[in-house]
Formats: sequence, C-alpha cells, structure tokens
Amino acid sequence: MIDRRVQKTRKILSQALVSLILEKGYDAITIQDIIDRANVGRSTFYAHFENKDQLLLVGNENFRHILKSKVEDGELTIDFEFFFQHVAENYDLALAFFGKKGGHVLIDFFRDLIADLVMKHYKIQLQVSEKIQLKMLNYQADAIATSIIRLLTLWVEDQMPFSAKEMAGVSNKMIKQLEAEVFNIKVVSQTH
Amino acid sequence: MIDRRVQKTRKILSQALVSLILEKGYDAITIQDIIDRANVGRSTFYAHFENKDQLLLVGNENFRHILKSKVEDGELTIDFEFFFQHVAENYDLALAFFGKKGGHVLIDFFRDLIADLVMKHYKIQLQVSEKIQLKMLNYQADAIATSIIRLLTLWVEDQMPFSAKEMAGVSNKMIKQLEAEVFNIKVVSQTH
DNA sequence: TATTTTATCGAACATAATGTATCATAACTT
DNA sequence: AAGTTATGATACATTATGTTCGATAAAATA
Repeated sequence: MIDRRVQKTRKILSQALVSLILEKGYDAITIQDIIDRANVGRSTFYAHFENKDQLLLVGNENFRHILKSKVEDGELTIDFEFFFQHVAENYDLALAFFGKKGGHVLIDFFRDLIADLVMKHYKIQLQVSEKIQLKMLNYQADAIATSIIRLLTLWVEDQMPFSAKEMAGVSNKMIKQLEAEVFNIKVVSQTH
Repeated sequence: MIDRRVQKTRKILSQALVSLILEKGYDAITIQDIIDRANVGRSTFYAHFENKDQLLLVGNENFRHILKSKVEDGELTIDFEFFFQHVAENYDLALAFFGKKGGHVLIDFFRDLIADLVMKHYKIQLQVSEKIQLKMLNYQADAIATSIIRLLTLWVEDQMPFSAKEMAGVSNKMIKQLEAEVFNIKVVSQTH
C-alpha cells in the first residue's frame, strides 16, 4: 500500500504539469514552475522524479497503458478506432500530450509502438515473399506510424471535428496502401 | 557590403552550433555553450541573434533556401530527387538539422513547405469535384509531408544506405497513393 | 491509543545560464 | 589618415538547478 501522502503528491505534480503544458508549452516549463503550481517543496519533487520527462511518463502511466492496450488489442487487423476513441474521451490529457504544446515523450512512445505493430503486421506476409527490401520497409512502417500520430495531433489540436471512426479509417487506409504496394496486391482491382 | 568581422562572427557561431548539435543535441545546447565554442563575447551573440532558433534559421539561410528551391522546382510533378540529392551532398548539415539530435526548426519548416506543395498539387484536381472533405485532405497532406520528413530523418541517421532516387521514389509513391484514394472517393460519390 | 516510521517543508547552498549595459580597443571602411 | 563600428571584457541582477539537513506533520503499525 502506497502512502496517502505520496499518492497525493504525485497526483498534484502530474496535474500541475498538464495544466502548465496547456498554458505555456512543455519545453518552456521549468521544475520551478511545476513545484510552484503544485505547491510542493523542491526536495519533494526530486524525491519522486528525476526530471520533467519522467514525471510526464510515470505520472500518467495509467493513461499511457490504457491507450497502449487499445491499439494493441486490434493487433491482427490494426484497427485504430478504440485508440482514437480513448483519446477523444480524455481530451484534455490528449491535448497536453499530443497537441502542439505537448512534449515529445508520449509522441515518440506511440510512434515507436505503432511502427512495431505495423512491422509485425507486415512480417506475417513477408514469410511468403523474401525479395522484399526489409530495411526500406522498416523506414516506411516508421514513416506511416509517424503520419498517424501526426493525424492525431492535428485532430486534437483542431478540437476533433471528425469521429474516431473516421480517423481510424484514414489511418488504416495508409497501412493498407503500403501493404498493397509492397506485396503487389491491387486494392483497387478488388473493388472493380 | 557587410563588415568582414560580422561575416566571420556569424559564420563561426553557425559552425559552433552545428558541431554542438552533433555532440550533445540541439535541446541541450545553451547560449553559453555556443559562445564558448565560438570564442565570441556574450554581448556579440546578442548583437546578432535573439536566440538559438534564430541562429539556426538565419545562420543557415543559404542551405535552407537552396533545399527549398530543390523541392519547389519540381512543383508540377513533386519530384523529391533533387531534394534528397542536395541533402546527401551536405551530409553533416543534414544530420545536424534533420537527425535525431537536431532541433525542430528546420523539420517544421520543411514539413509545412511540403504539405503546402502537396495540397497545391491536389487542388488542381479538386476543382472538378466539390464534395471532397477538404479539411481531411489537409490533414492527410500534412501527415504525408510529416512522413516524408521522417523518412529523411531515418535515412540520414542511418548514413544514407539508399540512393536519393530511391528515397524520392518512395516519397512520390506516398503522394500518388493518397491521390489515387482521393480519386477513388470521387468515383464512389459519382456512382451513388 | 501510543509508538514508530516516513514524507514533506523550508531553508540554505554552490553552480550555472540569462539578458542587458558600459567602455576601451581593435578592426574595418571610406 | 580619420572616422566608424564590431568586438571583448567585465559587471550585474535575476532565475533555475540539484543537493543537503533538521524540524514537523502525517501516516502506518502495534
């Protein structure tokens, strides 16, 4: 059981960071800003976290893990609907983490996560054809993951004018298109 | 005619910044680091630049403008070959600007530039059908521009194992694929 | 409830970066 | 050769950093 004081301190520090991100942007925030806002002693901060990044990561572990599970659940099909849905349900947090004023910690985390998933998805089919440029495919998987996170950023920054389903649809299309290109499958020919 | 001392100061400050980026990463660099490395007085720095970002932007205006012209020359077809070629010919600079240790100034600049070009490219065809979700198309253009810059980052970070032509090919394909998709939407809306 | 454990605060500290200002000097232009 | 100006050196007040310490309040435990 974690000491109630500890829970309280960590929570208020996390909240202070989030509110500060929305105000002045992650990069401009100092430790001093955070402990002033949270009304917490300087030594107390360092008793819990080493720096800003760690506070953002550990302090919002819950949100991060849940969001991670949303995208990992649909591993086989890589369906991002639950992912975007959960973002929409936590708008303030998402804005702080993925918006333009947010830091790069969570963006990098999810970019790498999605890139891995996309690669895993492709690799199932790679066993068949071996002539693929694996390194270039890695680049492309990473690039697509990056563009999906970028879509997310634009979406939350723009107050989410589309549904989570629409956003997931666009994301899935990107992955499918690369898939079609790599494996020489003509998606268009299927609709004809 | 610009004073020779001014030219010398600006050049050495720019070089100091680039070398520092490769060593410790853009974000960790202080003004103090720069003037120490350049052996330039503190007041001299501020006589020329307001901050790090401005030094990076103005100090390497030449490289930026040339690189910009490379991608703008091929406006009609959006051919990135010259773009990646020029990057390859300035490897150290590119690594400092687009590598993982680099800042976000130039990355943001070229992302926006490419996104605009892509949109301009699409808009030619958009005149025909007006039912297109223009906002979503903007998102996608931005996302694709982001992924192309990400490809660039991975490429330079990986010591450029592919030719500029190959990189341009992949970039162009991404744009073409979205183009095909948009065209697809047009067809569907017409048949309904 | 009484006792022990521990998280927090407040204060102090040395170090470092910031942005500004002044002035003598060296380097440049004309 | 004379006038102009960019630079370096120095100083300054302000702010942030990361660490340490003891007193105190709040928690867990018996």
